[in-house]
Amino acid sequence: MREKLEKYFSFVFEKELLDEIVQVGVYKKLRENEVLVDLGDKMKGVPLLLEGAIKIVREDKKGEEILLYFLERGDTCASSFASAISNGKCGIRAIAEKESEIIFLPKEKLDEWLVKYKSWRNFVIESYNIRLNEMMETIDSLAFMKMNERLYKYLTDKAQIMRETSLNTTHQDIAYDLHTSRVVVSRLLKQLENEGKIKLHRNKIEVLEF
Amino acid sequence: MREKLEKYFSFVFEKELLDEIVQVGVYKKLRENEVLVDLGDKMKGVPLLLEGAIKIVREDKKGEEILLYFLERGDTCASSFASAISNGKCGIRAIAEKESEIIFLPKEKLDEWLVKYKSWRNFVIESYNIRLNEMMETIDSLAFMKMNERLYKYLTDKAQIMRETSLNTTHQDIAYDLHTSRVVVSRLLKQLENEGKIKLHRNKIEVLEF
DNA sequence: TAGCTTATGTGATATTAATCACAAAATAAT
DNA sequence: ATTATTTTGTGATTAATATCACATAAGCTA
Repeated sequence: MREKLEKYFSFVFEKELLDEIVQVGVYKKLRENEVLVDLGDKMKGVPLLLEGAIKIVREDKKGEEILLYFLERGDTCASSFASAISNGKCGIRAIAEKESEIIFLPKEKLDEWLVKYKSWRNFVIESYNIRLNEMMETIDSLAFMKMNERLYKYLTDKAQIMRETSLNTTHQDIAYDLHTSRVVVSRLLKQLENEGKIKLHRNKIEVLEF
Repeated sequence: MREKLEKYFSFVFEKELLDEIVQVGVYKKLRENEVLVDLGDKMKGVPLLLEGAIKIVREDKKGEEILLYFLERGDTCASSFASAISNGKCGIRAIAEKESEIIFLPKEKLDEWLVKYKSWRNFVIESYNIRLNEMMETIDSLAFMKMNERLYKYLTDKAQIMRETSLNTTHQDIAYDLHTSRVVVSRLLKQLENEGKIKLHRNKIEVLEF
């Protein structure tokens, strides 16, 4: 744990803070598709992502979904931070897109560290900032882009996050993430294939251009 | 200034912090439609909103706009907080929807206060939290609602924020905020009027139901 | 009051996306 | 190998929204 923690966080956190994290943090391995946070959960801490990729999804009353953004190593979940500190509920769902490793930080420490460590304050503010910007990007996509553009952005973003140009996914899964229908996704994917940007297989999509 | 500050913030901030704010904060009055923050600005501090209403808008490269959310008294702009602390650029535009009063807090103090005052830490985290939730609401609207619902939500939200059931606005202005066309807004407004939810006048819309 | 400017109303048409209905192919299960 | 299940492909239809092209109305200005 210490090893991986240092790999991604030694330039972010002070040595004393790293020590504390090793002491109180709880290491956890997530298997693919494991739900880390669910709608309405009250968080008892925040996760630091050491390895892997986590998908953050919003769901409305009718059970309709939309992807908000992905987390990758070095990230944390700003939404659960707020939920943990204020004892409020979390408005999102977090699902491991692939096998991932996290360190769970107990909420008792979160405020204490804000006082003690400048690096922690920076990290928290920076995390919120990144998340706000991701949300804005999502809003940009929804407001300004058409479905074919959103789809292509989704595929390239996901390839980046997964560090893999070959994505194992179905058209239906994509439709859930983009909140549209499978038929629409299939047709637009075929279009992208004709434009030479991707290559389609069953349960698999290769992203050719970036 | 002290008076208004105490009115909305005495239950939020510790007395010592209120004292400091009075000392270093810069009071400013904004006239209607004044631009407080513009795209790409580097913030030298953060505004506390004492009175009025401020519209936060996102703009893409092509100059197309969409409303993100409104700020009301007691709020602060989380986006400029991050920008101020990290010396980064602000991705939004903030415009006074009506005459407003703010206190501008210099960025030098922001981090210092995180260490000194628990109430400040709470306020900052809480502000980020509120803003993340507003962004999620915006995403919900864009992803899950049709234009007529978005329009009605816009009108009722705005009436709330402005503390006024009678809104002085044109169809074109609304179209900009919702990122659609004036024609569409006019037609849907007429529909809402027929449903008895609003009453239309030139340059004015009365919201009848909430 | 006549002319100008801004705001609103409305038909016609085009585009995008949603929905239905079913066929065909690939894979998994028995 | 046969059957069942999952995934993908595709035509037809409908609904929502965007766009164009004017008409009308309301308020301002000279």
